[in-house]
Amino acid sequence: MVEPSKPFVPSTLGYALLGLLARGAQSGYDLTQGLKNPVGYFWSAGHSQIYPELARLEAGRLIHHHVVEQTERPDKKVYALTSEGSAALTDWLGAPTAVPRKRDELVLKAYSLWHSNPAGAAQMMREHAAVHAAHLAEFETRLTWLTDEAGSAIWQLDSKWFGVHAVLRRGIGYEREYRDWCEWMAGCLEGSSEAKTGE
Amino acid sequence: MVEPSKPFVPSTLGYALLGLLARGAQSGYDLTQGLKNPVGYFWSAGHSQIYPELARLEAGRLIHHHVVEQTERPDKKVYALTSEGSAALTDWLGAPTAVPRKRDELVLKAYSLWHSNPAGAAQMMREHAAVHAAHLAEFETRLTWLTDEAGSAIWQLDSKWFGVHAVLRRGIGYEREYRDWCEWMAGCLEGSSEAKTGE
DNA sequence: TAGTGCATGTAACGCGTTACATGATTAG
DNA sequence: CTAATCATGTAACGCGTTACATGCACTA
Repeated sequence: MVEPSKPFVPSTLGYALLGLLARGAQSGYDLTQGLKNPVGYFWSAGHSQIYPELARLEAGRLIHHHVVEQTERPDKKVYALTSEGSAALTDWLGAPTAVPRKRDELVLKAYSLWHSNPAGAAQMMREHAAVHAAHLAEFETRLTWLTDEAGSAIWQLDSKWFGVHAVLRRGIGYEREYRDWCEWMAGCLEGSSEAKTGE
Repeated sequence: MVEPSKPFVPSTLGYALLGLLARGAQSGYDLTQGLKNPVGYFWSAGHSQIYPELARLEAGRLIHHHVVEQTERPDKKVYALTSEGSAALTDWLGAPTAVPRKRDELVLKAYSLWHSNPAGAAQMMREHAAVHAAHLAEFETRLTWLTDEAGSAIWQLDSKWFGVHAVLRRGIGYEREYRDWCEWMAGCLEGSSEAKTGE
């Protein structure tokens, strides 16, 4: 038997790209855009990370590309999954998933807010509440669009729209909770700045 | 040669350490433990990252240390904030905070789940739901402890307990939402009819 | 005698961000 | 005339994780 010469395990970004390519052949530029909305909200990357990763995936034979020549646009490389790539994606989906470590500077600041003045902190919390409220509104709008476009397909597990649906749901829940926490914090902080008149 | 002395801006981890030291002088080992519960749930680091960062903070004169000799334990360096360190912490608290980018492999997998078999995925979602339910229970227990110990101080903004309270609240909301999403996903994947009633 | 806790460091490696680089076309 | 969009790359740098390294005291 042949020794397992090179296992080549893609990075998580690699699997993200495979997941996007499973929905249709795309160029590196398309993938860069795709990793913004809405999946990219839970796994993003810049083009400088994507192009080298595509090269590695191709070297590992999980994807392949062909050049599409364009006249009024630069030529582009359109990538597609190979059968190995499709299998690798399925394997990854079935493998155990690590619980992500969170890194949130705002919560870190909240831990030390007693060391600062409440008035400015309250304003910061209001601002962040607004940001998350905006994200929430965007996701809800997208979910409405999705429902209009895909209809009952968003509930069909073998439809690619189900994935979008799942991500949007997660985004909506996440943003709603974050917004509520920010507003709760702001309320706490403003309650005290009323008491303290001279700041 | 005499450039107007580099300002030395600490990393976010540096500020996390300053925030911990603002609550009392501690050794690097203590800080390593402190960055686990409960603040560390939103900003963690290993000791291999902490010791060099402490050295940098000290070089920047934001902290200083003195050696405490111990007989039945190894000697230790106990670090404390300087006045510059305290000021740097306050400045950081008042400065704008970036909205964190999320990286969540489970949500990424959800996006591609249509490419896999639902049965295994449902089990994975149940497992993650259990993990987040356990985190939730732990945070709720800690909040109960905190209420018993600190009493009304958890509501006083100038008390360091308020920071713990704030972080625990965020943790509770986050874990509850994540658990609910996992269970909703599992319900969808298992094909139960009650899953479709949500929203 | 093996493992855990205390206590402090260094080194290697990979991932992610920012910046550097180029260059055509189209819209305001 | 300026900016944005399309399109693809490389390079530098910092942060975070894992592993390497040491050593004593107490417990199972």
